[in-house]
Amino acid sequence: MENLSKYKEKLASAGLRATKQRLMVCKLLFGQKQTFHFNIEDISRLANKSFNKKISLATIYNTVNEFKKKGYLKEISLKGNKTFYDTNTKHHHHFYDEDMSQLMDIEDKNVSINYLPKIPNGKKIRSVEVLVKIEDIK
Amino acid sequence: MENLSKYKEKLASAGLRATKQRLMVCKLLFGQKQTFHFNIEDISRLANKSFNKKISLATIYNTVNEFKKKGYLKEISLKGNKTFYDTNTKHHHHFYDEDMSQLMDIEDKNVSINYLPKIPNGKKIRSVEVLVKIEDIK
DNA sequence: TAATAGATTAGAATAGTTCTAAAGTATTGA
DNA sequence: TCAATACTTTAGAACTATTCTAATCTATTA
Ligand SMILES: [Mn+2]
Ligand SMILES: [Mn+2]
Ligand SMILES: [Zn+2]
Ligand SMILES: [Zn+2]
Repeated sequence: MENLSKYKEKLASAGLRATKQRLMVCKLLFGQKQTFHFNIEDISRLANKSFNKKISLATIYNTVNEFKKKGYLKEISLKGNKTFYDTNTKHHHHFYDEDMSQLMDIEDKNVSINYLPKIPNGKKIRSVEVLVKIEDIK
Repeated sequence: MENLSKYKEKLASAGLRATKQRLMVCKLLFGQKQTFHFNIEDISRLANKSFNKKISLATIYNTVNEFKKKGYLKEISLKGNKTFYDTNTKHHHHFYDEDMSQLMDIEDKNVSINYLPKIPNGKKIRSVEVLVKIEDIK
């Protein structure tokens, strides 16, 4: 696993020691070819499946939260009571198929907004997120 | 309270009997001059404050969920673990001040989207929601 | 190796939501 | 009218997601 040093760097920069469990979490989060959307339970299940190893939920929550603070992960604005995360940290948008509970990325460059209302006084825009809800045709 | 019959109709159309508690919830939700954003706890607190009456959380959850199904309320796609609702059921968008945890409506007509990517096969758009995150200047 | 610092983890605590069964209300039919 | 019965509502219990805590485990240092 030649990405190990990458992960160690990432952990160090988030102020976290590179422990076995955290390196596993890193591999699951950042070792995939594609970015993806997940919740905490997904990572727990993936750890069991991929490494035959149970990582305590506390460790997953802690690690994910620290990575979120650092900007290595983003939380997704979504309905429902479970928190969803995104390993795609580039600014982008989403298709959301509510029936399938399925999220798909839309690249920022594939959306263009003509105009927005004036921003409240003393405030400026941090980001503009578009959520396109889709459903089966008829 | 001359809106009582309005509320009774609303409840009936959602398949709910008009009980004291539900009429209170209706008054809190639909008896305001302006639409607003809320969570379940807000309604519970408002009931205490406005009517000096405790309404069981179950009743509030049930009523709100039925109204949501009926389209009399909308759930808001937002980060965080509390569910937020909107009494504004017209299609619209939001400013969100993350620091203040403050939502503000943007009328649909004040947003214009130039283009979107092609929709996945067999799907069509149900809605397009824009969330503009704002922050203090500087 | 012993002392210390730091990390992990299980389980407790908390918070949000859903479920359930006792209590309440409506309907039926004598 | 008024039991008997069926259906509905509600309070609180149960459950689930998340965070907190403190005991245990591991790594580092000297
Ligand atoms: Mn949410
Ligand atoms: Mn629009
Ligand atoms: Zn995404
Ligand atoms: Zn709104």
